[in-house]
Amino acid sequence: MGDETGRVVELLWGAPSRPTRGPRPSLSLAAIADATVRIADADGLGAVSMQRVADAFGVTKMALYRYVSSKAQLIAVAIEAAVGEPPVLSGTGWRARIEQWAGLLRENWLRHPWLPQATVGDRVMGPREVAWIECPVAVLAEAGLTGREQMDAVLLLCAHARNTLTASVSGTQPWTPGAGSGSLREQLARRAADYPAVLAATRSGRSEDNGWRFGLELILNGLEARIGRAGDRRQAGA
Amino acid sequence: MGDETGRVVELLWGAPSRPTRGPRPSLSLAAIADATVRIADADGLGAVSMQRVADAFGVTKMALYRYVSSKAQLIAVAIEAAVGEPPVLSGTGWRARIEQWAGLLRENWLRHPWLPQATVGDRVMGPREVAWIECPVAVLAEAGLTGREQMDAVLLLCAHARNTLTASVSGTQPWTPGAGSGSLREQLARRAADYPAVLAATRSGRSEDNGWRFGLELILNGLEARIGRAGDRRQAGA
DNA sequence: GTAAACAGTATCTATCGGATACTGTTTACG
DNA sequence: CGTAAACAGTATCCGATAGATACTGTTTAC
Repeated sequence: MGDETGRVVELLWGAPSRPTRGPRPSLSLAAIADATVRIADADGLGAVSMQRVADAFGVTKMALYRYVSSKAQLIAVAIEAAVGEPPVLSGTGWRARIEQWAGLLRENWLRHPWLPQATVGDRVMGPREVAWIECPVAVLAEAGLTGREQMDAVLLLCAHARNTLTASVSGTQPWTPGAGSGSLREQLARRAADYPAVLAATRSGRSEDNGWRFGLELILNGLEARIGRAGDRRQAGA
Repeated sequence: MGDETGRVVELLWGAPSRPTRGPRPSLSLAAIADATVRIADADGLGAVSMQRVADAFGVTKMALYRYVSSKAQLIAVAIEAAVGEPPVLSGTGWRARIEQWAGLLRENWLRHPWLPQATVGDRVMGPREVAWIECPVAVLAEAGLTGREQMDAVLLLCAHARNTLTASVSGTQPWTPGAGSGSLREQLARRAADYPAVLAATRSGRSEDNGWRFGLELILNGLEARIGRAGDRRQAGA
């Protein structure tokens, strides 16, 4: 890990090196990242391969290894390109700002549907990605949460956004009507005695936004309760 | 999708077929699922390949295609085997039961660290997996939430569990000290002016459980507020 | 002007999921 | 009771994948 991680960090965070000798590079890291984003946007993360990115420039796939040293690095720079610049929050009060931030995050992830699944697990985050985290953390810090609470809350919001976006669209889940014969819903109905609650709860399908607003308000209400208490504590202590 | 989905549904939900003619199968779907679980437990989901599962039985990889028709099906039956039997909740009151359920889910996912990542996106759920969902949905139904709220809340809890388990363990994230030279945290420190809030919030590392309890209580508090209101509405309506 | 440094290519390997055609075994049925 | 159908597992092939290595040609610093 040490070596590979170090190189990714350097690539994402280091200054762009400008060596002099030798032929001019015909590509650039930024262009490669953009091409990767376009492919992922169009055909999903699974469609991204070295070959296909190279084809977009009319070069061999091995030429890409002059710019990135592995596919993981390719994805890393593509993520950093896709997240874009962090927003400037304009609302008044922490709740309005967090809500605005969450909405913008979701919008951006809707534009790049592969981003939610690409940003799970252990990764090296890039400057813009951390900047996206920076702004809600600052808001919650001002609101009086502890450092850990700030991070936990922001990551919870990210988790919720991710989950409501990666959730099912096609008819493979209990809450989708399914295509008749072999659908999951039909199987549930045939064992109605075993799954009464799920059947009842999913009778009217799932909410249009996959529970995004529901969960968001739940989390914000929870934060409000905690921030209220934190404020009380601060008042009592002062 | 229709065909492939149908076959997965049949495999997970259908009665085990017992044809008579021809040689006896030397393997069984259950044994294959168990072997797959063992491999994923030991070396991660990425280490699961047809070849490796076949090696566990000393057969060719193509032999496996007599039992599953694709790798996706293999993973599906492995998931169904790993989730195990759903729990019986013993607490009193909806909150204690949900909390108990969430804890058991998390424990099970800790035993099979690949499960959180294997259960994202569009899939056909198996009988036991739906049974795991059934029990908290029933609890929340009794507590007075609407059908959609029940599903949204349970999936929010799943999302939270998933996210706190798949989150970083090694030193690649802002809140981990990192291995000196090329660590992300050092890069953040070098640009301290850009990330003051994140740096301050992560100074003392991340919580040991990755924010599991924090988020759980946030969600439960949010549910409590909503259930209280739902109760009021029911009283008012009655 | 020449040699070092570098960009991109050509070729090779290992591994993956999967299709196809086969060999051998078991058992139902004539 | 034997024979043919049905089935299990194998052998072999395919295309795609990420990546290593060795090369050819170009550019520029000295």
